Amino acid sequence: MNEFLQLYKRLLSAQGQLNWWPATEPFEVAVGAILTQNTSWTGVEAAIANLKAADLMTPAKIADLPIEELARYIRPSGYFNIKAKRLKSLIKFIIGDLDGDVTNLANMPLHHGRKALLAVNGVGPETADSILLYCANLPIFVIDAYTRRLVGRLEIADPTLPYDELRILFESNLPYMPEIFNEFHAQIVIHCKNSCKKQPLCANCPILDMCAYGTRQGVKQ
DNA sequence: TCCCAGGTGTCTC
DNA sequence: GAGACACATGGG
Repeated sequence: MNEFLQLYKRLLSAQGQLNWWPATEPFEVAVGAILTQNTSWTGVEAAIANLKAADLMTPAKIADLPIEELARYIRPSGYFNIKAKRLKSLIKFIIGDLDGDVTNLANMPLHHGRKALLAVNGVGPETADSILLYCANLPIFVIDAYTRRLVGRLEIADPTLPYDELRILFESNLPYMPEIFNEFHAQIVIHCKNSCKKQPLCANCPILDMCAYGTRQGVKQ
């Protein structure tokens, strides 16, 4: 078994099946993908709650909202002015190219949908891949700061690799299934939030023996 | 009070 | 093409 698959199985065993993205509807996932850029999820939750409380969580309603007003709703997520512009760009794409339904990405070839998403202002590779995987259930692995941090700790890959090189490394070492990519990314995020911040690692870390840092630097009791 | 967090676009060289 | 920088709030 390769180290990627081993890591996945160990995290899954330790944390259980997560069936995760911290949002319910596909459109909400897409909004969250923009709002979470370089921001912790707690602020994003507050911003999404503001939009839902105002009954604005639809493409058409946000499209009709003045950008200054949208920025006020999403203020807790940080970078609210730039993210308001990016949300508007994404929603213009969803309405214009996807008939208002982000899940229609699943009806086009993956490379075509990804290219179209990357052409949207404010959508980079991580945001595009989050939308493709979590909204459209397409087989693409999401590389984020947590993923880079973890592969660096475990020394199973160079965390400074370009985005697509690291993504392809994960995809080629796992069963090519969106369900696996989805669950593995979720496992990484939850693990890093809960224990991966600790340096040195805590003694009850479920992947301690895989971690070169832990074996070299000692373990925090 | 300071540091950090699930990126991306723009500008400069 | 690579690196520096701006964008901003909230929690620890």
